[in-house]
Amino acid sequence: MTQSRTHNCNELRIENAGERVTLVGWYENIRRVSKNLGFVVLRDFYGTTQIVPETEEMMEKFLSVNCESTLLVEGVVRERSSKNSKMATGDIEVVPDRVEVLGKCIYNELPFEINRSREADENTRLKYRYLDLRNPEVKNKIVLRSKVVSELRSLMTNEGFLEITTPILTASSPEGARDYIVPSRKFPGKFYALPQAPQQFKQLLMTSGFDRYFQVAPCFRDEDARGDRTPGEFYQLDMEMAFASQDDVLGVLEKVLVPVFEKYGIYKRISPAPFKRIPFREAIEKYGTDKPDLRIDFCIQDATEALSDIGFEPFNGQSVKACVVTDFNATRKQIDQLIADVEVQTAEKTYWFRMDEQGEIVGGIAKFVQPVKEKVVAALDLKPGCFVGVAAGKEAVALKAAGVMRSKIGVLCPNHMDKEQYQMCWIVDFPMYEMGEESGELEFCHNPFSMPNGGMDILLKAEKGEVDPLSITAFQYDLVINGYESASGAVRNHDPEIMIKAFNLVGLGENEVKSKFPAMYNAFCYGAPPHAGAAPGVDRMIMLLTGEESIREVICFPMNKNAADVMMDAPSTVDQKQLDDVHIAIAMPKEDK
RNA sequence: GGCCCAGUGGCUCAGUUGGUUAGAGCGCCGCCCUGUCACGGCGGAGGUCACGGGUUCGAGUCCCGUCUGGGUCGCCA
Repeated sequence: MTQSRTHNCNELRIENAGERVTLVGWYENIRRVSKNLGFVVLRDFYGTTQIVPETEEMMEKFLSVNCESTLLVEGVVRERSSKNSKMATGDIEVVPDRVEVLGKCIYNELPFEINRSREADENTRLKYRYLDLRNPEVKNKIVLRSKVVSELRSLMTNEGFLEITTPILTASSPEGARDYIVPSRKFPGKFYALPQAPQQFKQLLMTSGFDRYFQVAPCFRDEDARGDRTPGEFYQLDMEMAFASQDDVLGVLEKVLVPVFEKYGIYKRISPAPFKRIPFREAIEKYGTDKPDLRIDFCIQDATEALSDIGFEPFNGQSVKACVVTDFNATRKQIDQLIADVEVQTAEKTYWFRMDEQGEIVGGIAKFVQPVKEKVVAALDLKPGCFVGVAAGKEAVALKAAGVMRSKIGVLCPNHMDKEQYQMCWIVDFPMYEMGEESGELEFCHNPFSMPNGGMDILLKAEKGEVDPLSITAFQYDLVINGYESASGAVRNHDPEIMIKAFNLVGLGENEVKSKFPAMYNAFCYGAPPHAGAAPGVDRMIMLLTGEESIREVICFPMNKNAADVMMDAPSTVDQKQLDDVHIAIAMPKEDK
């Protein structure tokens, strides 16, 4: 490159007419009008500018280069005779007198057209992600991500938090997700693990006396992907506060997240802080899930008394849960689709009936409901035009199916779901223990290191049989935004004695605590502050802010669903020498590779 | 790992109960066009219908298997 640009491609305006300028960028396209007139679009990070070759020589120069090559164009700015109001630089054009090819695109056909890359096959996009990212629509999500992360850092810093990085190569943790492991060269047969979260390190920082910590932390979990969950790695805004209560943590996060959603969200309406707090059990009863979408304006109703004994076999003796939808106007086809979708997602059959405009019970299981119409109408407060979706089974099963149905009805009925807003809530009071489905014995429900509500007292009572351990709740909380789990946190159990007692209830003892989390247990024996924290997911936050439904759209270089990087070809085989260095022998037969 | 859906020129897709030479738009190549901006017009090239097997006089279409991708359940303290 013999000279630098004088302006970027989004900079020139009518005031610049007459100036001599140098632009650089990608040769997006040419519209040929004659042998000696054409319109070239030059694109850089900032925008596009029209270049107008007006001589046969200049036209040939452009036509001899493939589109998507990078060019340097030197010329004079001129007011356009026909302006384009849709373009920031639409009042002007540049008449070139010198063109230099900076980087040749040797192909005259690309794997996909840049400006339509979002329509292309996803694996092809990921393989050529560097081309996909040339598309402004794609690139802008990454730009927004950068701005949001920068804003989060600044807001957290303003709240007195220090950003501290913690190790990436660490020890495997015995519970939780599957670890990514890294073989050790110096310790044959031993492995590092990539952290699933900086959980233990941040708690150790609290024990060291750091008062407020945060980190935009990479987290690694070897679990299968979902639409809202990348395989392999993701980022959290990890934070922890010493001498803090649940209220302190929720307060800080509300203070940090609301301005970010206000500034960067595609929806302008945001539920104001403080966000609604819903106890876990109430969420399950009313929404059938611990991540309810509060944009949907109705809750699940219990219809067990009204419907369980009407002689419809699937309801007999079961819990029956209903979604009652007023002013329902979806078609029969859409209802069938709804029932089918719920079955795909829950493996449960669900049922339905309607009260038509004349007040008659019709459709679906109407003939079973008809005889007890008055009772049902009273129990569910039915009105003409109502749709009733029904799920039955054991309490938990019926609630889950009704919850899935509720969220699908939201998508189906715009009159019951105003999508263009952010509805935040905290789910609080998660149960400390649950009955293991396979073991039939008491197990930790989530994080064994959360502080039980009631502390040592309640654990002692549970031990004596005075309190049902299943009724003990933990100071544990999730932030849910529009039905997405967006953050998760807890007041930690910082007291070794309470920790051991909590383990005792599930038949474990001091040795298990010590062996599973040695550093943390030892540290807490030297005087730990009560502390609490949380970790909002950064990727999901960007998804919500941009309105994207695929998390891969907000990650610069995502892996595909199978945790493969098709661009870098990872995972890949390594040299025998590398394997020897780390004392690894591959047992896999060659034909299985 | 289970279940559901899909795979047809470079890209996006159509292709009827199995029946001529598998089509369209975009892109690409050539020619024409002095104000385009999703430029326009004319012409052209480009296909192992994912792969393997089967049924049939005949398969893009039906059946079985495999692979790849997407969704979902399991999983994600």
